[in-house]
Amino acid sequence: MHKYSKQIRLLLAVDCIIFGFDGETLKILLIKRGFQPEKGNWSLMGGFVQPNESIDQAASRILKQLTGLDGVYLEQLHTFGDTGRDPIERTASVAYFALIDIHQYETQLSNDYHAEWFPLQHIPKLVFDHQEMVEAAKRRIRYKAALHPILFELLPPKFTLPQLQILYESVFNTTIDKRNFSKRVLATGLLIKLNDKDKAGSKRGAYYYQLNMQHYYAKFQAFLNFIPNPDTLHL
Amino acid sequence: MHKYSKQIRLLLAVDCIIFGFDGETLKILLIKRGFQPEKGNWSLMGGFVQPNESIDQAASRILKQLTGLDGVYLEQLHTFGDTGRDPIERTASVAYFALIDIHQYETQLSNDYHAEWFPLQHIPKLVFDHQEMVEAAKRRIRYKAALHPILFELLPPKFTLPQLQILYESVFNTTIDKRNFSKRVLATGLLIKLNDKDKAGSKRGAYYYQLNMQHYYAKFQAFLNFIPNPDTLHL
DNA sequence: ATTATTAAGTGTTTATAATACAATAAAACA
DNA sequence: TGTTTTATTGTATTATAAACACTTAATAAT
Repeated sequence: MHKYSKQIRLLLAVDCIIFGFDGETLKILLIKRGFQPEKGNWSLMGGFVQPNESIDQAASRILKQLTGLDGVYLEQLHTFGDTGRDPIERTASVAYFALIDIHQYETQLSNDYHAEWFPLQHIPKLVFDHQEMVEAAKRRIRYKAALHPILFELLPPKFTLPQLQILYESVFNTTIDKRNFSKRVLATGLLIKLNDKDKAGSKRGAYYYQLNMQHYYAKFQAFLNFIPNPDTLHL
Repeated sequence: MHKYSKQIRLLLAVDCIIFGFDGETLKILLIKRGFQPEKGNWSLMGGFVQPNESIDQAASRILKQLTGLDGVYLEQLHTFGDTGRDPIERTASVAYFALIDIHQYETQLSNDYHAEWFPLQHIPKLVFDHQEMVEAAKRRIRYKAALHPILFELLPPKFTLPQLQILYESVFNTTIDKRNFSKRVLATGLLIKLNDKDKAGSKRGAYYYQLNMQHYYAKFQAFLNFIPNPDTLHL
């Protein structure tokens, strides 16, 4: 150990920006930090990378710790490593963003962490540079969602077109013509129409859809034809 | 110091994938690793993050060390942190990719590192997980170049349309109709036509262009209209 | 001087995709 | 039975992308 002499070692942390959608607005999950410094202040869920795990594994572990969820969409966002970002000791932090189905989120687990969902428009003051991480995550989810079908990760396995549209409108903070929306989304071939309806939102009821998972993986790079598959790209 | 007890500290490195364009093919700059382990094998240029610098600063420093260049395009790519990626001691590495004007590259500096340019199609076997880093960088430069005008960073301040087209064709490994290419590129308003010509490539000579830097920064997010500005995106 | 050679530069037509826009249908409830 | 509410569906127009070939400028050769 310590064969590269004269080099500093530092702490490596992981912080997760966890997105959820409650049917109306896009939210992120924050906790009250349980130890010093900044104990009791709002923070992203995080933790230190352990000796026996990769950074990706650390992120999965931390996400499961808070939400109880496995196998959710989790993507490395950016690594933050300014010298003074943690006042106690030099720590670099790899930020990940996660998209979860908010209905599968297990409240009882998070009681230990005093977790709360906050709408993107009303994020409280956060510890360290977590504000900056959240801003980067907001930019990334918009950017990525404009090109790839990631927003389905925020919905339950069965969802309706109106639900999907509200989600897109919420993420991009805009309104979309529903005729054009359904045309474009259905034209991707990613959705399978089911026979039952969701009667919660209206008297008539809206048909449920589910993802065609084969098409989903095949078309992940080319969703909405905003961009052809970068590996076969012709200008 | 060491106030977060019981946590491991580890080494944090930076590795740079440096792209250059010689007028014909896209290349990356590799060095012969100068110390153990894997001494003498081909490697990305890298180094450890120092106590007094941020990760971004470390990347700039390492890039300048090899190329002599300041203020070049440098973007954080991904952080690699599998437990066994460095056999000597646990090291996480933040990979950056850089785009430089190959003609400004100072050969004499790199003699110390035994650096060489390799075409993307003929990358030798690399140390550790550097192969994986290069693959990620290749995907990223294509993805980003399809949406944003980053490829200009690879050209000298004055360049011709044929040069630019060859660059795009090289990056995307395709051929482009020159009438459509010039129409699209000029329609962005990013280029200023100059009065002098480059006579090197043909008898007639091709007009030089340079970037309109104001438009460049303003339109960076919306180049080619592949994607509207994500911050004002309407679907 | 004329001709040949080479790469640069330029327009139009067609096809495809995006946008704007409103009436009808289904179910529940009064 | 009518009223209310939300889901569902189509067309006309506009904008963008793609396909396609000839002319021009400069040099080199005869």
